[in-house]
Amino acid sequence: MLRTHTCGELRLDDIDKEVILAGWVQRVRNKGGLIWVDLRDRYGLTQLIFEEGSSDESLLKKAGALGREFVIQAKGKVIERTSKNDKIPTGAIEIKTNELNILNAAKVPPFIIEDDTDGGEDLRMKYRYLDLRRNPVREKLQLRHRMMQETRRYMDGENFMEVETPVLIKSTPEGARDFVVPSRIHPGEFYALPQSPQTFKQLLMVSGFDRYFQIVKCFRDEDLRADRQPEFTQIDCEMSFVEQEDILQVFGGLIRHLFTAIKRLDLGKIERMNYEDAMKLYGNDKPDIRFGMQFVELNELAQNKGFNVFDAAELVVGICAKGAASYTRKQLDELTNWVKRPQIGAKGLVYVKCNEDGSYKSSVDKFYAQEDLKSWAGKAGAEPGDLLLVLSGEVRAARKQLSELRLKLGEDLGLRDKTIYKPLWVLDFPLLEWDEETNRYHAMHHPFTSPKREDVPLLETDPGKVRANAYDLVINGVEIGGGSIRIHDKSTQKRMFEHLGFTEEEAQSQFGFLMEAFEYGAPPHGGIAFGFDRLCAIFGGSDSIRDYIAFPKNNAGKDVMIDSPSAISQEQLKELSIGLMSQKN
RNA sequence: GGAGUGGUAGUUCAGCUGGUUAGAAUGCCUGCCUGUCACGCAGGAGGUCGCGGGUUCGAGUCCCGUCCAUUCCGCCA
Repeated sequence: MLRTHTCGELRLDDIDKEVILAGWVQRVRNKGGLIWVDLRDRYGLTQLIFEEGSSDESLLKKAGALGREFVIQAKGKVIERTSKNDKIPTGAIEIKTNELNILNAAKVPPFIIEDDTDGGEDLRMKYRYLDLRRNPVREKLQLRHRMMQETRRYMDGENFMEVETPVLIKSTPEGARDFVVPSRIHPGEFYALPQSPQTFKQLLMVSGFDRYFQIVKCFRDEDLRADRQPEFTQIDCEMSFVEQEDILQVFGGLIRHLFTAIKRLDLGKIERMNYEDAMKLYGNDKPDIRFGMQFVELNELAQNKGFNVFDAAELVVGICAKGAASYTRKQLDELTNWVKRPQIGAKGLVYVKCNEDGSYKSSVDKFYAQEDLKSWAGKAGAEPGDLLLVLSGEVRAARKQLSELRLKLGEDLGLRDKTIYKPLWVLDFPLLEWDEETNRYHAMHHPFTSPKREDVPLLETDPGKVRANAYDLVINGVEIGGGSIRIHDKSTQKRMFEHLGFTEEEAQSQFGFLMEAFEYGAPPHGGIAFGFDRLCAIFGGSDSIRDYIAFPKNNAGKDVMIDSPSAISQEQLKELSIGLMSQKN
């Protein structure tokens, strides 16, 4: 037997037991006649002791020669410590070791395997298997494991069936870029990896499975971010005979269950907001509602007073930062420079300080009287001590810029508390979005989303105004999931493809199988998919999803540990009938 | 595709306006140490300053290019 106990379980109750432990050497503390070895495994840390006089000479020498991360086995007796360590659960005992076996020696690791490592991101990724030995990283993956189990528990309890769908499927031009896999048997033809199991789960509804879910890998060949990986995991769900309200209930329930089970937190009722309000009040379709700072539109109050910038603007919009009137000129200049950065793209920033004495100090006070500024403050609900920040421009741009500023101020003012969770359903998304580049509409969610019944006539007259039966779940400003009630009849689906600029042939060749399926008794259905990695990161209080993935890709989509992607041999290329346009130089 | 930031010891970083032999901490090695647990003390080894070019009497430092990492914009139905 290699071990009788783990390194995390022995306590005072186990005194005098003869035990065998195995694990990694965390650290050797050699005090001369007394040597301690911290032995670590996934479950914890247990101290081994070797003592001059009572331990065998050769054993003492062997213990002293141990290095970091050696894999060892130690046999001995559990004894009570003379001086206890109350920082660790096993701190009251130690193992008086009488036999020590080195199961595998180890090179000195390139960074320290401790909670606060000295290793940089790059190095940790290259030696990810060592990084995973560290508590904080392992705990994040344990959290992921528990989230996965709880998700399955809830879904199973709600009568959902987990069904696996294929990974080698077909490329379609809508949406993100596909990852593509060449077919050997069919030269010149390619599989695509799924961006989501969308059509398959709809077909499962046609098959009568009624309630389906799958925790599934999806793939998108787009540039990466801290919260975006080329392969990521979704909780993919679909239900039959449902309306939007049913979906919100069932999956609001899933989120509440996860918060209760994992964080012992009762979320209560999940708030709802329609897309239009989200854009108007927060400039964003995934508002962080942990703090207020809602937008106030100031066109009526601010225009036609002689300030050309505002007069020419489609929208003059501001926010009120509570207690920020004390910002110095320097801080305000910094904020101005911040919104003028190319990533934000604002032309400038107007501020109004609401002074404690009731007066107003503004960057534009040569255009506006105190009365004007007072009316702005009044509309924004600003009180003495508050700071008004105002942007202007085209509606979309100004809202987007102010949204970024709002989030930054929320951060700066400490309003984005990571221990508070404010989920929000965002409802009534537009069905279609005008795409300047291709000069046509494209589906905001995806082409299988159904329009709201009352808006259907608008499809012919003003397609951009049509609202969809689509919904997103947002937590603390992070989009966690989204879905829709689908189209389930062939004629509507066909018309949708027309509106999206598909020719009949394109629609038929890409999605003919789905439309045909709709002719054989497709039930009304709808669903949702959650970004599982993001959900884990939210629960763990991180902005980055990388540490919630065992072996993530770096910013350039590479796995630096296994060095992928990488070139393949001429033989492989030939077998796949692939010629490269240019060799790597 | 674009912008910002960074690249100096195994590792994390400092290195001013260009000027002597490039430093600190930690890790590593050696020795001492019987209650440590971030052990302590003494000593030691360890560097092509990412790479290429340029300016200069002289470049870690300035300039150009390039590579890598990272964050963001575009992109992500």
